[in-house]
Amino acid sequence: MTKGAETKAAILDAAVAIASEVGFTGLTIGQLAEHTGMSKSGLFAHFKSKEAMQLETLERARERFTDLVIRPTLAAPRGEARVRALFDKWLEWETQALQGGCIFVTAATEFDDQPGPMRDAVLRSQQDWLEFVATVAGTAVTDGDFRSDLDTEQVAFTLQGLMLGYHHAARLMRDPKALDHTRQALDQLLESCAA
Amino acid sequence: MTKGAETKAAILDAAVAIASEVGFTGLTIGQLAEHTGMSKSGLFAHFKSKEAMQLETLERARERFTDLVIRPTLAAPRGEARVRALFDKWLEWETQALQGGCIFVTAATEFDDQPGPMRDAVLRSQQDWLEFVATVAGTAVTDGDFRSDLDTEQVAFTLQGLMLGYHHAARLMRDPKALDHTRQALDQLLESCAA
DNA sequence: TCAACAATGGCACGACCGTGCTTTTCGAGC
DNA sequence: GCTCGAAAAGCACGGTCGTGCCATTGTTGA
Repeated sequence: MTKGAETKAAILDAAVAIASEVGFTGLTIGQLAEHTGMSKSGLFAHFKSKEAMQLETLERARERFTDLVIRPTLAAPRGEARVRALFDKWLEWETQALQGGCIFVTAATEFDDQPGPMRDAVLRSQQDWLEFVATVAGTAVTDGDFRSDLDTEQVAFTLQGLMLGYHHAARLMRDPKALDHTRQALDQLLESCAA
Repeated sequence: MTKGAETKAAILDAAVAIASEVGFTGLTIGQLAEHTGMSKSGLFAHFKSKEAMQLETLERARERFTDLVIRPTLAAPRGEARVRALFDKWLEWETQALQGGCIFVTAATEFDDQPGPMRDAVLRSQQDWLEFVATVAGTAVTDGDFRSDLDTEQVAFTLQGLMLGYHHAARLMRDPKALDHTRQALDQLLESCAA
């Protein structure tokens, strides 16, 4: 990796961390420069615009998400075990990977009413994610853990709701019971899916 | 109502509408002035600071939420019917009251990592809301619609997850099936609560 | 080792931000 | 109808934003 690419990677890692706390709009070039010990113009030269920087930051977050959630999930045995692994890995991602919790939750509410390339990119990432969740639930159907008439899209939707609920309860409300409530809801959901 | 109070009310209504789309930080004094046809300083004179303006905007949103959701819910017959009314009224609030959807969802993710008076106020409003949801579920327990050993706090948590899920699916993803998925998940939840 | 080029910093710009101070306009009670 | 206080506007400020241009430093391949 050339020097420039190395610096850029470091910038993007910092950008992902900051954006998870203050959002992609709150992520300012000046603050990012200060945080990485660079000059504003030196940093800016790596991107042609702030929007490009935001898009690359989102892409970097997707890479990390793939490494920390997608891959480990696929490594788990197919079926209900894999669904549980998916949820566990997401919880680790939410609680440990970034200071501000899942960056996609932040991005989703930030851009849901703001047309443009960022909204499009966030939307794509969430579509991919929901499809992935449904597919994983599908392995549990195929393997006989879940009912054969199960609507995996519906399951993915409900799981997504649980994750959003956890983010809300843990992040904003700092509810110590957030994890318990989430796990109980998950158990109930999986039970209702069982063959 | 004196002239000043009238103007201020109009300002706050506009502020609520704008903040639901661009958030409370994105809500800028200049844009709000332009939107209401006032001068920046003339508008600013109604508040001592931007933070105070944000707090009053949030308070105005709470009032409207009380009128559009809380009161109608309490007007419904106790029990499961009231739980369903609560959810229906919230859905109306989410889809019709404001251009950008439920403003509290926006506020929650915006301030969950930003200590200060706004975070405190958003937190309080969400605590009140969750308590209210749990209490409404409690009427269904008392009236015998729901199991007597039901954990109403858990039910409130799950309902909150459904609402967040709907916001996500409808706002960001513009998923035409969002409503169907939500209603189905709600039915399933209520069924599991039934006595 | 040195030249070519990539990477970074310095500096300045126009725009908009939140916020004061001063002046003008307006509306309500005598 | 006048007066006086409230409401709104005018204007200016320091600061930060994103973004360009140009100089300087650092890296790398011949």
